[in-house]
Amino acid sequence: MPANHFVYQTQQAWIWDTTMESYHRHQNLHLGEEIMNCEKEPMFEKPLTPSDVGKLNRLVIPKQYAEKYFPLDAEAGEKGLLLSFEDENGKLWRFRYSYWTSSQSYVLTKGWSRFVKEKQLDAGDIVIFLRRRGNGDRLFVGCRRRGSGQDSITAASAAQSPAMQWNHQSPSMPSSSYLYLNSIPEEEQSSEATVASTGNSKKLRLFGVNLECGHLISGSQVMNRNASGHHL
Amino acid sequence: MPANHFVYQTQQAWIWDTTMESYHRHQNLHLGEEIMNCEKEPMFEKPLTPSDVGKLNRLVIPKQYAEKYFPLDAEAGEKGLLLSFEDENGKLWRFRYSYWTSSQSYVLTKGWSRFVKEKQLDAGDIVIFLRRRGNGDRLFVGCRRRGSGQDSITAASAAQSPAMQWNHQSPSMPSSSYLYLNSIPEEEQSSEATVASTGNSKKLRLFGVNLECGHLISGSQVMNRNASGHHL
DNA sequence: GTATCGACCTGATTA
DNA sequence: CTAATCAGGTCGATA
Repeated sequence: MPANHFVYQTQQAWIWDTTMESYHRHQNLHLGEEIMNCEKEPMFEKPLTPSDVGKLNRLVIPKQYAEKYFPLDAEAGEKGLLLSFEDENGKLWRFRYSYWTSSQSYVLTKGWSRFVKEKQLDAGDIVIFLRRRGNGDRLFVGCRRRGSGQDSITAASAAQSPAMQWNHQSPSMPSSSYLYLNSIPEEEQSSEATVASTGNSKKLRLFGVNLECGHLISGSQVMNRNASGHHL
Repeated sequence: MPANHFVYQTQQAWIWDTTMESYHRHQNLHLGEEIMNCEKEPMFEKPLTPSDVGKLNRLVIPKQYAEKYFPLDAEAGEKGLLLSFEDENGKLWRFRYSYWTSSQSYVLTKGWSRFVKEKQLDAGDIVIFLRRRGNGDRLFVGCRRRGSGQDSITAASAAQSPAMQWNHQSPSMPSSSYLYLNSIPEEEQSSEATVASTGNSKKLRLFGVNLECGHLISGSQVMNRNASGHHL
């Protein structure tokens, strides 16, 4: 898998970078922005179904992505994992991730409904999962509104090869949430998933999403979902 | 409850018998008819409600019958039981049986919807539960269409004391399905519920049900069902 | 009492 | 056709 990364640049916009060098080029950014300047490899995205944002309090993760990005070993298969993600504000979101044998599906359960509520997600909105490879991946989660840039019209195809779409991203990245990954064998360990909290507080509403992570962006063009033909 | 049994007699019709002797009187029947020649004690029957045949995928078993015929001990109350029933074709039907505390009701859940579909049961049709006492009861399940024999007119009262209706049953028993009971602590054990598979292949349509288990019956009065009936 | 969570289940759809 | 997937449900336990 090629490592195309996108980087969030202070005072500018989201840009794409295909090398790890960009990470180091931006080390001069101040601490509060550190988290936003890591290369984030898009993993996948999913247009949310009514059930994903409804009373079921769970997000079904398409099996192909689940097994690719969140593999569960035998032990973890028992009780699932606790995955920690960071959003665009540096806020940590911890979701229980597990496999339901009865439905043969992978799900985020505990914590997911709070995310839906706080982000005010509706059916058709798109949740995006990214990671930053490293000494223990960091996981990020973002979302954007349906109709933002690529809209619900392209949502279906987006689900087919969402990860690659990021590689065709314009500098103005409409995605808004990112997260820190932490695989924890299970149960409470609240401070385990330490993640650099962004210290900035500028707020901006972009593509229907409230951003609070710094000096942003002149959003000009957005992800063109269907343009991507290849996949990870 | 007195042990009135009804016995299916070769070349004849359903008859009633109140003693176990009838069972031995019929031991000379050949193997293929064995399953059909056991005394089957009617336990109860229930006219199906719209919910019983709808998308709730469950059959509510009236508490009085549930507690009488399918008692749940403390352990079984946890996960319920897996009950195996045989129908008129010798086909095995496995239903999960459990108690729902929320509704204070006993239900058949898993497996029930498949039965409804295959038998094409509709609201008002009547499901009948029988058993053959022995070394571990055998359970049987049957059904008949509303309007067959005692019809929907008596359905309501039937729900009150359906078991008793069997005692007033005419010799021509319109019931068509029987089953083998097997109480299993739960989970898969496919060969556990071994039931005598009828080795015969004579086919006959009786009471709207295709029978394949032996040399049967001169069905004089049959269920007046839609001629198409169900298939197997 | 209400909301959430975990486990289980099923039918429609599709590969 | 079968098999796999998953959207949309259930109940019961927990907080």
